[in-house]
Amino acid sequence: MQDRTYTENAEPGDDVTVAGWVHEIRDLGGIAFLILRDTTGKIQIKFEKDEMDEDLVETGLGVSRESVVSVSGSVEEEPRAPTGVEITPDELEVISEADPELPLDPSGKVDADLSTRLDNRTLDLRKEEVQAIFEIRAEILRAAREQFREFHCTEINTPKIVATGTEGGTELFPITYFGEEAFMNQSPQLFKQLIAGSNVERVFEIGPIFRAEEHNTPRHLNEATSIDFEGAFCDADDAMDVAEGVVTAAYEAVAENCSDELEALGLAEEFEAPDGDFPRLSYEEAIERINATGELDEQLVWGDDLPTEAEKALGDDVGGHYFITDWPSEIKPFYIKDHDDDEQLSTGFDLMHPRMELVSGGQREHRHEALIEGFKQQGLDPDQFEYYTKMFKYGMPPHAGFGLGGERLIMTILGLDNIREAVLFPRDRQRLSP
RNA sequence: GCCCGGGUGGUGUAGUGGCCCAUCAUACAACCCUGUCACGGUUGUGACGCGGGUUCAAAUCCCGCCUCGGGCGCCA
Repeated sequence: MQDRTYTENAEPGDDVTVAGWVHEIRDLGGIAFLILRDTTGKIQIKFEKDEMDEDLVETGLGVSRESVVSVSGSVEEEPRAPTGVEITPDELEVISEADPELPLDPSGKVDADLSTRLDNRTLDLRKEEVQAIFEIRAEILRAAREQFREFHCTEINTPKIVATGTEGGTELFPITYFGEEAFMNQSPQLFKQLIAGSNVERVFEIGPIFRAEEHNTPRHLNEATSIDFEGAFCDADDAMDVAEGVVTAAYEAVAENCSDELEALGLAEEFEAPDGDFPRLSYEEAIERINATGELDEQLVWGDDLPTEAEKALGDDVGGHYFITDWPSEIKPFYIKDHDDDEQLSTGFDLMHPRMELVSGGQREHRHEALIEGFKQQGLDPDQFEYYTKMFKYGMPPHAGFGLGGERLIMTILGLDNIREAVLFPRDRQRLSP
């Protein structure tokens, strides 16, 4: 195995050993072909029945699809072969035989339901287009990290087991922590603020968040990847600049570095990175614009949250990414700061993709007294959050940040219909394994 | 959490009371075929989510459960 050659590197004239999965066997009678697949692609193995060792032919053509085999032989140029080269085998070893009855078809001739695919993710990932999603996911996360570094951010990791939630206890997964009640964290919100208030100033985190909401939609997960930013001495506009930069960088990285994967997904032709200058509509402008579309039965009034229908109408109208800024304070969390000259108006913003919300952010309340007041107004006991609030007594700069839904970013970049496509092993209301 | 629509061989489907001992594709088995590239051909194997009910007769209608998908709410 140490001398194994990847199929894409098998050059005519070489004697090689390739190893991988049996993608398909085509038996034409006197001649037969075994298509061997590895992580780099496929290569054809030729069997001429009358001219080759009988045992070799029997083993090679008797093996079931998706079995793991290793083949040694000479690579020859062959225009009639799918990749232009084929291997004439001297030796073939069946390393791991596959059950002939597969739970789904990795060659993709017959579709499988998402549920069947997720139950058999290993087989599902043998499909080129599924593998492409996760190669692109890796590239998106790499590009996001790089972009944050360019914005002088430090990557942090905050605890996922916590004593209290961000906004109360209702939508948290409770766990037992050495006999004490604890929760899976729904957001790194409070922790990232605590670090932004130190000399570190600018931080980002890419990590899991857990939400116990019993929704069942194509765009929600109970365990998701949150891409978070928090920066000291930043205001909402600064945070929006960062969000815009990260989202745009992700698109650009995919466009530049993932052409094979886009090809596999059938997106190579139409794929386009946005120009990175997303319109910033105030909440007030947004509801006016939604009302003007005439898509809604009832006109929105100031103070309403935007129903899904309204988001869709506005998304169609704008036709690309856009921000909604200056939301009514009442419908934004308490830790979002109000405008100094209008306490009805928050500095909260959302970044919207025409299909759904991607980002939620804002400038944070950094004044200790106002923060304590915010907890009380939200019906939360400030004492429970003392680990957090007390740091606001020792020099907390103004700061702003956001949370970006990692899977939603991947989903919208690739036009996936279901967010579960963007996660290897998604956790939803019904799915706890694999 | 509320509302809607589904669950048929390994996989994906057709089939709204008897005309269907369940259709088609693919997979699987056997045979034929010396250049396939979704190879082709012949034959064969294999299924009505679970439990109860209605009916002379149920995949099909009703009830409960499990499960999948979608919409809304909420969100990232």
